[in-house]
Amino acid sequence: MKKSKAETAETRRRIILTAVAEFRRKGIHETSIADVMEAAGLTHGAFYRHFLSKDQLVAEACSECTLTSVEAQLDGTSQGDRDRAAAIVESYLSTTHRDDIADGCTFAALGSELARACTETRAAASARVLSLVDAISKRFDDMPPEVAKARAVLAVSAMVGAVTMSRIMTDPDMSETILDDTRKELSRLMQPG
Amino acid sequence: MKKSKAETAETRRRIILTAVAEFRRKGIHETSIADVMEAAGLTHGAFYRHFLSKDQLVAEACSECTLTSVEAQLDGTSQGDRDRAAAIVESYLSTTHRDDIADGCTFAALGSELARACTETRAAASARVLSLVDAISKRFDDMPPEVAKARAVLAVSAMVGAVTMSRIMTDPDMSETILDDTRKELSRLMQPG
DNA sequence: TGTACATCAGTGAACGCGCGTTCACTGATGTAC
DNA sequence: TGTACATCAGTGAACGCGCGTTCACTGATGTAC
Repeated sequence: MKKSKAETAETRRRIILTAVAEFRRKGIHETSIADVMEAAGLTHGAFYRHFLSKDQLVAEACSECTLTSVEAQLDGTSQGDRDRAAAIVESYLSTTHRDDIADGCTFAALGSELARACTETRAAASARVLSLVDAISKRFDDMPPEVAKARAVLAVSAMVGAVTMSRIMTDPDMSETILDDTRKELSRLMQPG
Repeated sequence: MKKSKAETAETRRRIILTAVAEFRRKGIHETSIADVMEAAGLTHGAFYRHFLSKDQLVAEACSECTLTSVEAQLDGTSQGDRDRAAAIVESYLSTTHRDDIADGCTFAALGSELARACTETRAAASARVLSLVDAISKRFDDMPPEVAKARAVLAVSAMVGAVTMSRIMTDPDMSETILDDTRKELSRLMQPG
């Protein structure tokens, strides 16, 4: 069953991508290696041909796997692209994003678990928080950079908190209200400049 | 070793209080029954004299145990007590709260795990999100109720998201910046009325 | 009030199960000649 | 180009460990007389 180098790398990549999705859906600790491997179309034994341990997979999954349906929007966001930044906020606070936890934002899906992760994982996550803040702060390019950044931090905090809480709510109306109210208020904040 | 009814109830209560703190510190899944019982000064065997299962403890712990260092501030908040609402925001976004995860806000400590919890647990958590929103909305008692509520939802979302992310950051400065920026922006929002 | 028995919170050993991890084996592909 | 061997991704059984849960037992307190 020897595979070419390309095939092996592809399989490794598939395991990582599958793992992030499974982690987001069920939580890091609640997802077993067998779960990940099965979802990737393999048996658990092959895992250790690609990784030294589950810890290594967790770190790599949370670090490397950057693009999600939401974060993909960051692609091509150019300096001063204000509408783009506003669009990120809109789509982040949608019911589509709320309901698509496997492909959504890692901070909303795993926030409280990431806070307890190893330094390596948290460092990678930190960098991505900043890149999200940077993307949003372009909405406020007519303000002093410090003000623009502070406002972007508020927006990102609110986005992550709102989606997390909207997923906790048992009442569908309440869940949607949290998204709607947060979106409405952030839009207002992003409107005048 | 027969205990009086009062003693038994007290022990049960102690187990619940200990459990929430341990859950917040280490995560629900990462905390074993033996961990909780040891922290409560008992051996694991006694657990089933008080609860039917770990699931029951989780549900009760996330439901019943309401007061924390932050949430205790909600006590005595009277209608229209605007300074009180502002004080909640201030103290929620402090480094003290960030660093005291065991006694802090359950949403910030367990947000993404609560999103995957059973309906019973999520329903209890939902109610408490609303009570926090209500408390904050009193800051905006000079506005139409709908506007006040929307603004409070933004504030609560931002608070929960900011503390969660500040705990992920590996760089102490970045961690504090997230709290500071969010606090600054929310204060500004709460200032003019 | 005093005595005998029942109760049941707490103990610690034991159980089955699932998990992370290891390993002997397979067999298709890469490599050396 | 063809042949023989080496490699190593993948398989599935097996391992030890920790966890949730059970249980026989203890002994201090509650209860009945």
